[in-house]
Amino acid sequence: MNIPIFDDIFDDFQIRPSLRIPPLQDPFPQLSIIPRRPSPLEPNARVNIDSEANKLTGRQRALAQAKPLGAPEHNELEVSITAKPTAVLEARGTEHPKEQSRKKQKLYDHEQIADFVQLPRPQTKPKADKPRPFQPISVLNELHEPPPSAALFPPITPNVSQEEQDTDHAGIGRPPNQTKDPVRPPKKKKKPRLRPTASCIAKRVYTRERTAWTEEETDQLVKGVAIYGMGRWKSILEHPELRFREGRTNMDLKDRFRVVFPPNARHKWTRAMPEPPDDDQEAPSRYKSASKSTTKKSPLRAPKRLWTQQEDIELDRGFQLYGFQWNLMLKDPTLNFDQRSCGQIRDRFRLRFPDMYKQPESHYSPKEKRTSSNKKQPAKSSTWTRKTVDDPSEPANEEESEGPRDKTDSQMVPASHTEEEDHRLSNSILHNDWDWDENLTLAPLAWEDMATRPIYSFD
DNA sequence: CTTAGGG
DNA sequence: CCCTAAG
Repeated sequence: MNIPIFDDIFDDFQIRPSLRIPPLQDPFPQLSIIPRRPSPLEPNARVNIDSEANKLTGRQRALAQAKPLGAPEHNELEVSITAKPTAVLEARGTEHPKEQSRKKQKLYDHEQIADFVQLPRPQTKPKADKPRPFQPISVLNELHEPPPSAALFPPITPNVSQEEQDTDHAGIGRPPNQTKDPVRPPKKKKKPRLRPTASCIAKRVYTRERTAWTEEETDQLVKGVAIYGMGRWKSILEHPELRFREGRTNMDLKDRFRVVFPPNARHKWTRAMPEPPDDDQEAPSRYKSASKSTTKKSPLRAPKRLWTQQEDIELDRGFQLYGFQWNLMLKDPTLNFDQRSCGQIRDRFRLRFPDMYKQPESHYSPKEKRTSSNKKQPAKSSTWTRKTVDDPSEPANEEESEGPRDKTDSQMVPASHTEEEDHRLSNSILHNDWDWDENLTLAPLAWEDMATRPIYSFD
């Protein structure tokens, strides 16, 4: 540690020659310490430097001496800017309080007296990495003045053509069987629009125009949920036979579904019998209307996904593999139960085979082949023979395992899951033509019931 | 790019 | 309807 180093440093910092006193200690460990100096506004700003001197390092002492107290006219440290510089401002001519901080900074930058140590200014963060699309202009409108950025906005007229409102009111203008709609706008923010009312008292400025969900469009959404299940909003939106309003996004579907079926009230989605149609009565809206304030509590329809025939086949296969351990079926990726829950699987099974729950001691030995009465025969009909009940020890999961695990007939062949089958099923949902096997698929939950009358409602 | 969740 | 973290 040789002295010339400090000389160089002082040269770099343009220290006055009189201050070129090599400190007794390495100053750099103290660089982060801001020398404590009394505020210039304090009544007795003068401090006894000598008494303080002992505690100061060389550099700190230099700072204290070089800068007369109460005269913060140097561009010294960033902290001096944040501190209230009233005294200084008054000395220079009063500025408007709002301008203080900015003005002051400017003054110091301009003066650049800088016969003193200039510490590097702390880097200011970029702060806002992405500017918001619009500034909060609402508060500026009280005086009926256009916002500063008014020219950036489109005119304040309603920009929805009447034709657009009438003909395609539910967005059903797209011809069916159109593969992968090419008409969907590529970007949602290509043309920002304002609501007509947004000009005066805008609580919030939307970049898109709000379009109310009609019941018809909501119908499409519910159908989509019946096909894909909740959460696959993009798939629902792009389904070739489900039509939504122009500009509708998958997030809109998600939001709409959340409105119609509040997730925190799932337990209220109770089964309800269809109401007798009132004559001359306009059909009461089944969904919560976003546009009308006439929010009569309207019955909800089941958003639950129907059990498809294919799912029942998988359930059969899952039972062969895991018995009553529904959670294991759920985890088995080959069974494609990822959209289901343990309880749903169990309920479905119990619903299809109530006998197994009636005589738990005898378990089951359904020798009888379940035959389809009218429609299609399932790919695999189940014939079970109870082999052993040996291991009652591991009920793999709480209440889910309601019975002992059973081994199954080894000759049963798992059904394969094909896209064809899926397509056929979704088609039947769309066309209210549920080709259900009454032995395999729960009849009361056929799509026709779901589509035409409410079966779930709030109490 | 898509979804879930909060606002 | 908007925004964003999360994957």
